[in-house]
Formats: sequence, structure tokens, C-alpha cells
Amino acid sequence: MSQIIKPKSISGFPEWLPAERYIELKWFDTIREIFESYGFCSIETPSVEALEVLTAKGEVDKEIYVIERLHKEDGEKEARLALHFDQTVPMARYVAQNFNELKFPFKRYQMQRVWRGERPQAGRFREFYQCDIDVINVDNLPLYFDAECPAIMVEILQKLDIGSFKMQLNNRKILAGFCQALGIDDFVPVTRIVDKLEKIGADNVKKQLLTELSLSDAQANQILSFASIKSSDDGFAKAVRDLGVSHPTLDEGIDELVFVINTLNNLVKGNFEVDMSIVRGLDYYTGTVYETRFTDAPSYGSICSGGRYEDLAGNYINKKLPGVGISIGFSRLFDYIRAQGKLPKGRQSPADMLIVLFDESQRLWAIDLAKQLRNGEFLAAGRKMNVEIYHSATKLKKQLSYASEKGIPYVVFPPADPGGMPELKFMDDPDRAQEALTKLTGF
RNA sequence: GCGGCUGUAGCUCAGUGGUAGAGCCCUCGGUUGUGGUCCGAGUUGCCGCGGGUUCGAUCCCCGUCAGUCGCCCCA
Repeated sequence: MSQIIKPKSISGFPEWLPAERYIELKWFDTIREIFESYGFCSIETPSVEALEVLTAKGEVDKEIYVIERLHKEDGEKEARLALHFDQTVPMARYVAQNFNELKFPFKRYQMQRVWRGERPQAGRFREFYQCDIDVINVDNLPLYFDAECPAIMVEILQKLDIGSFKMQLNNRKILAGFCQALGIDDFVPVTRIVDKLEKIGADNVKKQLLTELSLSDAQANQILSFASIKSSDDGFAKAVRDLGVSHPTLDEGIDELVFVINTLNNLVKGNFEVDMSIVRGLDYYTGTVYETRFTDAPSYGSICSGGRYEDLAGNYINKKLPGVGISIGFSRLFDYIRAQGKLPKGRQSPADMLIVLFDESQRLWAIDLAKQLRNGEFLAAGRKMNVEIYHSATKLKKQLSYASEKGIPYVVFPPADPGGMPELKFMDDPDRAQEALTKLTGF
């Protein structure tokens, strides 16, 4: 007897049951439709990139999966390939490589899996889907896109009906200028600490600013006052200026963010908040940054983040290509709603109808009917149906429970006598078959 | 990468120093062409893996692997 391998899923590599997958596909459809409704085109890049492409930015704090051939000979030379950990880096490579074929501003979306070798946790996977949009232009990119990208994402999140959430935004130039005005040259370490304000509280943030960065008490206090500023409109600008700190970069950041939040509030209603503590750890962001959390579970992590970068493709081409992009952490989002039991009830089967058989002699009739239903020839509305024929003329009880358990809403019974009309049964409510049929056909 | 907790049937879990149980699920049945309920019957386990203590370990000890939570980081 051969050894059986106990089947189990690998932690951090999510997979769903058919009914859940059914909903997941609906979500992908919704996202794709809205991306395209704003004129974003689709591209797909390979799962792997040359390792040097992924590590071109220098600091490699992302856990990268490297792939290798099992039968590679010792000492055999082979290009080092690795699974991409996001879609921004592959896109940058793609844009640089195809620069002459693309029309700018280049607006693309990408919905693919990415891989990170981190420790899995609730909402943190090692393989997951991201749905990205980015706009890239040559030399200069209009600030309008800093508002359009998040507006699209919020429209999607509203459409997906995920419950209460808030997208927070900021502009890194504001903190950068603020720090410089306070005499702090390197503001990046400050961002890491300030970013944790909501999580660890003001006292701990201050403590870390004092001990880890050796800031003065006055500097720490100023930064704390600054980081606590929030507003749902451009009111933050006055609050920041009232702190009495002045710097050209600071002013530039404020002006940009005022434009972005005002534009945003015209594009999509609600869900936005300017928050000076949102700065993002990633240091390639140079302007507007975004982060999105569930209102009732802020510590779950961001489900949609991104920002503007001055020049992302500089490693691959001798041109300046600024961009702005934002990404839905699809798997993180989907799994949260799934785990909360808030997913719409999916179906185990996409079949709309099951044709049952009382006798094998009815199979040819069933095959013919199924063909018509699939082609939309049978129903007046021309709607194409997904149709399954039960595989054997067994007990009706078995055939019906098959339909019931797979979530197939309609069952068709062969006519009592050849040439007669088939009977239609609506599984959810057998008494309302006719009504259901009306709904089905659109009449 | 660091720290806490947990590993027993497909799932959720109980249990005892003498090689194991419940519920759910699943399969079949309760006769002839209408599912979900109910009733009956039945299947299922290297008690994570390796070593140690012991006459004997699923239970105690050590290690290991896996899972999970927190930190770090991030979608």
C-alpha cells in the first residue's frame, strides 16, 4: 500500500471552497469593471522577475521567495529568478522596457498574486492577491491623479459592501518639511514612529521619539501635536499652520493635500480623512500617501494603500517617470469579510438549472433542452443559462438533494408524456415556480 | 527574525500511566416521480514526528516539525 500524504493547506496560502470562490470571482468582476470605467487598461506580468530587478531599490526588507530548478546541476549557471512581492516593481520594469510602445499618462491596472515570505497571521498571507492601479507619466504627473486613484478605490469598496471603513490620507512633504523646520534632517525614522500613533498611543510615541531618536522634549511635543491633527476636509491646513512652523516643503505639501482632499470630496462622498499620523514606512513615497482601515477593526491592518512616487523607474531607464498608485489588499479584505461571516451566500455550482432524469430514455431529450438553454434559445429573454444534466436516472430524492446542496436554484423535470411540457421547480420556494420563471426571463 | 500558546476521527473538541470517545459531517435505509426535518444502521484514528523515563505512554520529560497569537514589517 502506498503511503498516503495527509492533505493539508499550507499556512499563508489561502484557498476557498467553491461557494466562497464564487463570490471572490464576483468581486474580481466588480473591481475590473470599475477600473475600466475610468479608462485603466490591464496588463499582466510574469510571476517571476530576475532577482536583480526586485532588489534594485537596495533595501530588501521584503522577504523574497527565490525559485530554483530541482534538477539544477551543481555549479550550473542560471539566472536567479524570484517571485514578485508586489506589482509596482514589475510594472516599473515593464514601463521602462516598453517605453516607446506606451502612451502617457499610462494608466494601468493589475490583479495578480504576489508572494512574501513573512510569518502568516490573520490578514497576513504569504501568497495573496493585490489589485493595483497606477498612473505614470513622463517628467510631470498632474496632481489630479492623486485624487482620482483613491476615489476609484473607495467607489469599489463601497460597491463591494464591506461595511464601515475609512481611507486616511496625508502628504509626506508635510512631515518632511515640518521636521526640517524643527532641525531634524532625516525624517524617515520619525515616520516609522509617528505611524504607530493610533496603535501604541501618544505617550509611547513620545517616549520612542525621545529615546530612540534623541529628540528634545520640545521637538517631540511639536511632532505629537502635529501628528494628532485630523480633518475630513481642508481644515487640517490651518491647524498645521497654527503650530507656527514654516518651511517651503511644508507649504508645498499642504497645498497639494488641500487640492487632493477637495478634489476627492467632489469625486466620491464620504470615507476620507486627512490624518497627519499616516505617513507609511515605505520610503519611496514622496508625496500623497493613502491607507484604509475597517472602522471596527483598525488594528487589522490596511486593506488599501498606496501613494505618489517621484520616480520609480529610474533604476531601469534614463527618464524621469513619476507616478501615483494604490492597491487593494484583496486577499486580506476578502478573508476578513469571509471570516466575519459577512460574505453573501455563494453557490457551490454556477449552474442555474439541473435537469433531472426519471429514466435513461430521457437523456437525449435532456441534452437537446440543455443545449437550447445554454444558447439562450429557450427563454424569451434570450438569457443564457448554465445547465447541468444529472448524471444518472437514480432516485429523485438523490437528484433533488444534489441540486439543493449545490445551490442550483431551478430543477427541470421531463414531461410526463413525450412532447408535453417540462415542469420547472424553484428550489427555494416550490410554490412560486411560475413567479421565479418570470423573474428569470425578465418578463 | 524574536516571544507566548496549541497539536487526539474530514470538522469542533472530550479523555485516561495499561494502545480511545462525543457531536457534527459522510454513506446507506425508512419500497414505487419532488430536497431541506425526523428515525435507524454504518464507516473513520501510526492520539503531529523522533528520542527518553517506565513492566507499559496518547497522557510525564527533551527535541523537532506544524499550526496559532503578539512583535517587527506590511496589502
